[in-house]
Amino acid sequence: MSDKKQNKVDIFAVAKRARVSISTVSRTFNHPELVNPATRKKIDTAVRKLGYIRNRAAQTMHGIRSGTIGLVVPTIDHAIFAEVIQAFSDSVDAHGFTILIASHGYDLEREYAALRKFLEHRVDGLALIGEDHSEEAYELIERQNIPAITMWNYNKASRLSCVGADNRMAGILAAQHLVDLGHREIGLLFPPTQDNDRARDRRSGAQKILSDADISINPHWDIESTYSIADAKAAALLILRSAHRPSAILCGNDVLAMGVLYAASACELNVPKDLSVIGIGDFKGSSEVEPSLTTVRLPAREIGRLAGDYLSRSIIGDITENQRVGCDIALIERGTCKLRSYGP
Amino acid sequence: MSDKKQNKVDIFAVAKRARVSISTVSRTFNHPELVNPATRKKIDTAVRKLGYIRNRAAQTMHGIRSGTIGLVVPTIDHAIFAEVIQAFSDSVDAHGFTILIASHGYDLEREYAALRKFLEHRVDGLALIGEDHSEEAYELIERQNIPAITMWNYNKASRLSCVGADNRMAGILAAQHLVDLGHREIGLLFPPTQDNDRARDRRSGAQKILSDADISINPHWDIESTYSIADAKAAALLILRSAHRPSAILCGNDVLAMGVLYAASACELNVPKDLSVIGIGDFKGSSEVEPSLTTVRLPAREIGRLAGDYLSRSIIGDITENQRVGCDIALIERGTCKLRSYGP
DNA sequence: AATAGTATTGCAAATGTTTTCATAAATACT
DNA sequence: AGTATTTATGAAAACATTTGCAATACTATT
Repeated sequence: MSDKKQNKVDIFAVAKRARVSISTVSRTFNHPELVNPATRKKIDTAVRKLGYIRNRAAQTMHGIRSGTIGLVVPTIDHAIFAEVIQAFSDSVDAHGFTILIASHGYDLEREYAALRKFLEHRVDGLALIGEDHSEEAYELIERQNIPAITMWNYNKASRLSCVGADNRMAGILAAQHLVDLGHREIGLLFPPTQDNDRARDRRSGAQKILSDADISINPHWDIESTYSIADAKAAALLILRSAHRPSAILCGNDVLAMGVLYAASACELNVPKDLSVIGIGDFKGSSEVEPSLTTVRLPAREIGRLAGDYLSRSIIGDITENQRVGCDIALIERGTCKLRSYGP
Repeated sequence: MSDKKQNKVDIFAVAKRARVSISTVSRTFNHPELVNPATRKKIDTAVRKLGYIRNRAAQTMHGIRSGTIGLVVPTIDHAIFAEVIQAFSDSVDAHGFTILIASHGYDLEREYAALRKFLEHRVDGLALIGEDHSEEAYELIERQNIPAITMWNYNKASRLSCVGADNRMAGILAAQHLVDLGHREIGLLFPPTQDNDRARDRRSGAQKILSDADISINPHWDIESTYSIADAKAAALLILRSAHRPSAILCGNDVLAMGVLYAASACELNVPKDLSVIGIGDFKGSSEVEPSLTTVRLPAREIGRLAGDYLSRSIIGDITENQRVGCDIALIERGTCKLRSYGP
């Protein structure tokens, strides 16, 4: 009965039990060097006995940072974002921040709503994917006094800080590789490009190269698919089963390329003999598939890590200027592309 | 100059601009029906003009819910968890909650630390993966007065509420299928089972069936790999390249199975003619790979959705009792397993 | 016109902390 | 021993809200 327990384990309860004032308790947490080791021990025991857990909400009200970072992504359930999120999370975690996460399913209205919610929680920083956001969202972010960063895109004139890669160049590298190998009958498999600057840039880069090489895309070979292996496979099957098929397919990312690989397999087409396939991304698993996937590497983990690090430091105050970091990308030649042989 | 802007957009600023008291502003948000529509409009205009955003930290201090849910997973960057996280996120989002997320990389100390952090933020609920947690973590959770749930595991005597599947049964179904097909030389590819009850249960289920069928596992065929296609492929290669190889490999999950498929391909072994492969999970893409993967389906999205829904309702107060939900699992026969033919 | 009731608003206390300032106790210096 | 420092602690204000209660203004009823 001496334990009136459960009821309100706040700083007062701790102070009472340790027979000190709440100021001293608070100090033990925030400036332990200012309190007598003996007192500290008493307080520590009380904290332990009561199972006291500090209330960050109360701390946040003092202008103290909330220790949270808001991260909004189109979707979590996608190889590529999962990898960035993980790296970003590890990186900010090392600085002691906790992540608030939300996904919007490529709906910019929902993205805006998520941002607002995060701001109500007084996040210390914001991270987003790509450059396509509603004007409202941009203005909302700019009105706040907290750092924000976008990942995946790199653009030296970006409105917010960014850590990413030049997606247009990725498209260029992929297309150039196919052209260099002599392909002229090329299929394009991309996701919907609305509100997705990454896909749009890749596509436009690829198209530039192709048109420069005087290659026109057969409209039947220019297809769209969501970021899903199943969809991509189905879409690719449509092309591959038609009488006249391309000698190579350029894919907006590696997931789509995997779909094409499986589709080729289903049609008993040999990759790369009968069909060359190139992806963009170099996801986990792309180098293990047989034949291994030729692709343009985008350093997902590096982007997540750098962005997390940059954002954390901006919050802490280590960094004050905006920053635009472009990560290196590179063509990774593996097993799914070969020289176009013009046979009989 | 009339705009002293930027400085402190709090409820006072709004009240001042709308020429009302802060009580009225607060009420407009929380009990709009109690305030005169005309006043409401004035306040609304002020809010808009100033770009005021409510401070949830301050609200939380009044015993009002924080509107957040803490989710701790072993890793985000893994097909299976990504899927659960997405479903869970969508589900709690529909109830208006925001997710705090952390990953611990299968380190239970880090898990405990993440839980503590979440509690400092006064999350309204907690979600974890599986049953393996430190005693400290369990006690910490039980001491709080908030609902908690574990996902992926189902056990009618679980210490916390759970929504999941019977992993032991998954192992049983997979092993039984191989046995039914006449396989007796079976390889096992599992992740490390320490602190991973899901893997452990699957494995023990499989072993039970095999020993019941008087099948002993060649120790060289009993291997471990992390949840990575690359690792799994490398591990499988070791078995497949040895003089004497099994006729079937049972994998702890589909990612590992994909690794085996690629390894077989690299060895020019035909699946299922030369080697049968079975996974557990039925991840996205498992039905698209060629040949399509035979596996035991665990309903990841359903688990995430149900868990999110249950947790949200428990927070709101719709549900008060603990709950243990077992989702159905099923053997999905596809293309990677066939009858063992005992040839010459 | 007076009264009762209702709708609307404001005051002030409460929420769980941190921090500034003041005070008390202990130690060092002459 | 007396003063000056240093160390350790507590009291109270501040943070941005919500809410119970009281006060005011308005409407309806007689």
